[in-house]
Amino acid sequence: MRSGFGQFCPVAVACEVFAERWTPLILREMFAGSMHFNDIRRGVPLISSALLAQRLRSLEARGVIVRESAAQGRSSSYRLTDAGREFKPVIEGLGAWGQRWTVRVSRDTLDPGFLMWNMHRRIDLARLPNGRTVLRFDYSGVPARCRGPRQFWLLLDRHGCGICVEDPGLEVDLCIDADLATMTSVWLGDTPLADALRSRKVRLLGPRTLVREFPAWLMLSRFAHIQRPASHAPGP
Amino acid sequence: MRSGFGQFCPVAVACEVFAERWTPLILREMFAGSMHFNDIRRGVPLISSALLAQRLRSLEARGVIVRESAAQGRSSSYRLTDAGREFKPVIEGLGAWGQRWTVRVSRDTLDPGFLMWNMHRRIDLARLPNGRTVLRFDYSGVPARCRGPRQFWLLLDRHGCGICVEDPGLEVDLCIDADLATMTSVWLGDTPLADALRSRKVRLLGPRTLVREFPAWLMLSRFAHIQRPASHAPGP
DNA sequence: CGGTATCCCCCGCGATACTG
DNA sequence: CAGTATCGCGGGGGATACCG
Repeated sequence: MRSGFGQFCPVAVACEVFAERWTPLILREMFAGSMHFNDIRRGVPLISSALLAQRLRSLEARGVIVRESAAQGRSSSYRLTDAGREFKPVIEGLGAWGQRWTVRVSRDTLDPGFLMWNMHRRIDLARLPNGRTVLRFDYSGVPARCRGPRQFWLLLDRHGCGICVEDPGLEVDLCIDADLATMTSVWLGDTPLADALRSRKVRLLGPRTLVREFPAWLMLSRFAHIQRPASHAPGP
Repeated sequence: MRSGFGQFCPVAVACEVFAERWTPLILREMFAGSMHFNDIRRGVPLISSALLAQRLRSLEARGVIVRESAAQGRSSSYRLTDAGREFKPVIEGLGAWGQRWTVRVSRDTLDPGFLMWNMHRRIDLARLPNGRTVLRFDYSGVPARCRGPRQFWLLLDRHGCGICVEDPGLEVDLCIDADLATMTSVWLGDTPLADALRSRKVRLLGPRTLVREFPAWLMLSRFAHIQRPASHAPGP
């Protein structure tokens, strides 16, 4: 199969750059802030290493990203160019469509590691208490398919949010005990967190102050606020 | 390769529907007004019949289009659903990106039939003279690869525009003699029609009135008016 | 960490022919 | 016109191992 479409139409040419398998997800990940190879992989865990490298090379060749080798290390980083940044409306349009017209939570898409990787970038740091706050998430209802851990620590302070997959040995301030499907649904905006707490599918264990404040820290998915069409609303 | 991406992210789920090979072009064609199988094929000439049928079935199954079988004929038609129509901003975003950041006219993308198929939908019918106007386009500089004809008739009146590939036997009111690459560049907004006329790479043969009015009838590509970034402007 | 190198399978897709 | 049926291939990409 010839790779291109053989058309001068701007949509066709853009598709040759943008619409290859995995590429929109790689760009989504870079818009979310990832700049390093393995950070991108955490956001697109099912892509193989070889293929990610190939896609990044292709995007670089087409002027969508630039690769910058760190001065004296093996660490290199990738940034969107001006051209790459202009794919943002396309990614946002796709996300809005997916939010409005699809069911996303299913056995095949649940993944606690992926959920946490997304969540850790959507903590409203400005609302945190002073000093460090340590959260632990314990997930139940994780599909057997999922390889990784089902327990995660978030280390929060005003300057950032670190994610740990092994016990960092710090005192945990607040523990979130959650059914994975429910928490994913909350993240996507399909279930209000208050409902999930009321039904006890998500439980917050810790000091009252933190329990009360937690919902305000946790910003949801960038698309969570987009409303479904009335004709397609989820049942109660 | 598993077809999906295994992610609950709305972007990923939307990509499973939208970002398959050929699918964005099929939708572009439907947004441009095509509703029948072979009309869509004229806008996506390199897709095979079998694959187009498969893609249409897939889009129908995902609720993006509906297929309506005509009451008593073999003719069926396809329409975008509400969900399908909401891909419009995505297509437009891709087209805008392609317009701003790519070179589209090359030996591999030139195609007089495809150009005419697009052009015939972008004639400003309201500006036409009364009655019927017959145009004939004669293309030179057509790559050997192109199979079809290099001469086309447009039959214009206030109610529509018909495209013919064989001599309809009507008197031609205006003949457009054009280098294909130049006309394509004009269509895409990269070359002003006035420049192409001045350099005589496009020539209009007919009564003065029609010659003067023609540029006003010919609307260009929907993306032609989108400006390139200053850093990426085409040379003079 | 940040990738390459290889192998090899499988299926997406193009080509062609055919049908109501 | 509007597709279906069938076949065969090419290369995309998954798996695995390896390297600086």
